[in-house]
Amino acid sequence: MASTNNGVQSIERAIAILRCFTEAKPEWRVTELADRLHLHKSSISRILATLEQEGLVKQNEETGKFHLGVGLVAMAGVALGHLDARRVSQPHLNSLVEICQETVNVTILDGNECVNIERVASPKPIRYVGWLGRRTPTYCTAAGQVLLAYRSPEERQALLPNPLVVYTDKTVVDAAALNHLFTQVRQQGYAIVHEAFEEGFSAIAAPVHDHTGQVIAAITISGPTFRLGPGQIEQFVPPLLATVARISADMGYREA
Amino acid sequence: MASTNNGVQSIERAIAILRCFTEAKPEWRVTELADRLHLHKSSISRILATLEQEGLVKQNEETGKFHLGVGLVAMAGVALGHLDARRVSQPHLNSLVEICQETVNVTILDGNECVNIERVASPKPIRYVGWLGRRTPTYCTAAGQVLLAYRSPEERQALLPNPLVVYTDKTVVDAAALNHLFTQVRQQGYAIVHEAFEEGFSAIAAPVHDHTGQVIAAITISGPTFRLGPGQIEQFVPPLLATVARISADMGYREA
DNA sequence: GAACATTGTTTCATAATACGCAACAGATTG
DNA sequence: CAATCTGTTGCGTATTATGAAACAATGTTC
Repeated sequence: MASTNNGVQSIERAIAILRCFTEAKPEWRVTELADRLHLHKSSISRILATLEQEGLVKQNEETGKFHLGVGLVAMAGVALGHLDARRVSQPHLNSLVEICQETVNVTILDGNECVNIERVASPKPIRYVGWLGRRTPTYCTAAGQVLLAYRSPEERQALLPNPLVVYTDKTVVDAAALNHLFTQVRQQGYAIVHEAFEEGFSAIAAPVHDHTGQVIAAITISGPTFRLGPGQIEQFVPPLLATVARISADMGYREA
Repeated sequence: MASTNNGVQSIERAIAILRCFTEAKPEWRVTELADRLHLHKSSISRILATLEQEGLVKQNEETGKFHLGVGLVAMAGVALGHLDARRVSQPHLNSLVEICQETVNVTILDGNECVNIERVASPKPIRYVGWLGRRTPTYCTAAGQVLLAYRSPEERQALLPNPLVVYTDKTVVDAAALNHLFTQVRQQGYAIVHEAFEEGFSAIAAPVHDHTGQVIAAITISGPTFRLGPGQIEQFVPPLLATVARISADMGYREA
C-alpha cells in the first residue's frame, strides 16, 4: 500500500478501509480487509477500533464482521446540504414523480463517476437501484451520458475509464458509437438508456445548467424496462425537459 | 486534544475535523479549525489535504474555505443500505405522505442523539428541517421521546444529556414532567411535540418494533405548527399508527 | 500605495506515534 | 480433540506525523 501522494498515511489507510464497504460487499472481517489492502491485521484491527469508537463503522458482535456506521450518515447530511444542485432541485421533484410515477434522481459527477445526491422514490413497488450515494459509471448510464455530453472532447476523454467495462450486451464501448450518442444527447436535450448498465432497467435523463451555462447535474427518471421500454419512456420527455428547464432557471441559467 | 482512548490519533484528528462541519457552520478555514481543535495549522492543512485528495472535503478555491465533499455521500449510501429499519420502512412511507401531505422521517438512536435515516418530503412548500443525516436531541423531539419512552429508566437516564438544554420556551427539562411525558407516550403509542425544539415546528412520532419487541426506530410526521398545531395534528394518529404497525409486522414484530 | 495582518502551504528536524511481530483467548472446522 | 481461524493486545522501534519556521499570496488598514 505505497502512497504516491504526500498525504497522512494512517488517514489514507482509514479511508481505504471505509472504501472497501460497498453495496456488493457491505460487511468485512479484519483478515479480509488485511488481505485486500495488504496491511497487517493488527493495523486493520486498530484502525477499525478507532473508526468504531467514532461511529463510522460498527462491528456485529455475533459474527465479528464490520459494516459502515450511522456516523457517516450524519456527516453526509451536511455534505448534501451544501450541494446547490440538490437544494434547488428538491422543490421540483415531487411533481415530476407525480407525473411519471417512477423514481427520480439528481446525479452529479464526482471524479469520473456519477453519484446520486437525491432520490424521490416511485410509489410503485420495484427493486430499488438508484439509491442515494450510489456511484455508477458515466458512459453507460443516462445521467452519465448527459453529464459527459456537454463537456469538451478532451474533458470527455479524460473522464472515460480505460478500458471501458462491458456490463450487459447493450453496453456501448465503441468510441465512434459513443460520440454519436453524445451528439444525439446534445441535439435532443436528453439521453435514453435501456439496459446498458443493468439488465431490466431503463432511464431517461436531462441536464441542469447553472448560471454560467455549465451542466452541473442530471435529472433522471428510471425504472424497470418492462414499464419504461422503447416506445414507453418517450412519454416522459416533455415533463422531464420542463422540470430541468425550471430547475436550471432557478439556478440562474439563461438560455442563449 | 488529548485522546483518552487508545485510538489512532491522526485518524481521530481527521474525524474531529470532519465533525466540525455542521449545518450551522458548513465551511471552515484552516486557521479556524486549528483554533477550534487546538492543533497547529500545519497539521490541519495536511490532514485536510489528505481528506481532499480522497474526496471527503473540498476547498473553495476562491475563498480558501473547506466544506465536506461528495465522497462522504457515497459511503453514507452504503451505510444507509445496511439499516434494516430504513429498508423495511421505505415501501410504506409514500402512502403515509399521500395521506398526510407532510414530510415523513425514519429516525433512529445513535449514541444519545437521534439521526434521520430516511425522509420523504412533503409536496407542500416549506422550509425543510428533517433532512437526511440530521442529528437532533432526544428529549425535546417527537421521535426522540418515542425512542426513549420504551427504554428502562436506567437506560433513559444514561441517554439524557446533563444538563438538558432549553431550546424554546416550550422545552420541557423537568425530570418529573419528562417522565410523565414518557409514560404518556407508552400509553398512547405516540408522541406529539409542538415547538419544544424549534419554534414554529410540530411533529408526531410512533415506534417501530423489531422481532424481539425492541423499539428500533420512530416514524415521524412533521411540519409547520400553523398546519400541524394542537387540534390538527391528531388527525394523523390513525394513519401513523397503522403505518408503524405494518412496518413493525414486516420487521417480524408480534404484538403480545 | 506601503505597511501590516492573515491565510494556507511547504520544508525540516525530531519526537511521538503507528507499525508489524508475537502472543493470546475464543470460536470454528474436520 | 487438534488444527485452524479470528480479532485483540502488548511491546520495542523504526517510521511517520508533528510543530515550528519560512514562504508566497491575498486581504486590510491608514
